[in-house]
Amino acid sequence: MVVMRQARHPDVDEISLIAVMGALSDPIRVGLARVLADGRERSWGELRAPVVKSTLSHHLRVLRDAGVTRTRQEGTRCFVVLRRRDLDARFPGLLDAVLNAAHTDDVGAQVSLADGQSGLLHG
Amino acid sequence: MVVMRQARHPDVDEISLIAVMGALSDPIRVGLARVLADGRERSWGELRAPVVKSTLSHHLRVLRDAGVTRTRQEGTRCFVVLRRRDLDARFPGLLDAVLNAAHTDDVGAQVSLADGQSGLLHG
DNA sequence: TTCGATGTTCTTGAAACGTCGAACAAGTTA
DNA sequence: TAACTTGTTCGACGTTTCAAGAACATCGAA
Repeated sequence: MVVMRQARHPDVDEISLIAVMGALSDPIRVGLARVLADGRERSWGELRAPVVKSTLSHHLRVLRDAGVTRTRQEGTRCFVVLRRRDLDARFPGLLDAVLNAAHTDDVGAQVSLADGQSGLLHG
Repeated sequence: MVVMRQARHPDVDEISLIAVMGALSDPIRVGLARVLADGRERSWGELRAPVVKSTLSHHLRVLRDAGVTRTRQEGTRCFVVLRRRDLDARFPGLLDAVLNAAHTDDVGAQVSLADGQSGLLHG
């Protein structure tokens, strides 16, 4: 039985500008992108956002469907990573411009990483 | 009597990233931005989009409210211009990245200028 | 003043969006 | 097997958005 309906990620050349812009027009999703901006893969659990899990799941799905992130499943948990290379290849400069702008205004600051999980952690 | 409720344009530092991203996540509005990309001021009437005038008015309002364009009134007609300098100052690289991406995919091609009005014209 | 041209606003309806809570599915652990 | 964990899906709700048509406001011309 196929697992939790393995999400379909758009192919690089299927990534749509409108979809990406739409995905990055919500503060929480911009916050998620910022948290993932260092290129590190993060687990669901590390992500702290002021919404319940189903809503977070929704936002992560929008990002995934738009081609902004990639989700990987390992056992019972998921890992997300920014598709920086793909986005840069498709729309040069766009992601950086958005991330810089978000940093400038501190957009999406409500999203963060779980305490102490800024990279290393809890064995 | 104040005219057609002169639209309020956000101040440069009031321009919100989320609003700009939202404004540019619609094909018609991206098309409008592309048409205005050369920096020339255009009159309402020059803009050709596959929607009725009230809808076009709506889209231009969204762009204006977000700070993407500036509207000027002259007599009975309006002129729009891209706020390129302001946007570049506030979010460096963002507008260019979006316009380039839009060009690559030909997003917003449904929007154009009225015949023969590609720059010079009618007396 | 009456018309016509140009845009805005209002109203209405359909679709999309963000949010939550509850139910579900799959893997892990006891 | 029975919990528990993790994440998805679904239904519901209210808000926002897009679209069109009709009414209105302003200006210029007759």
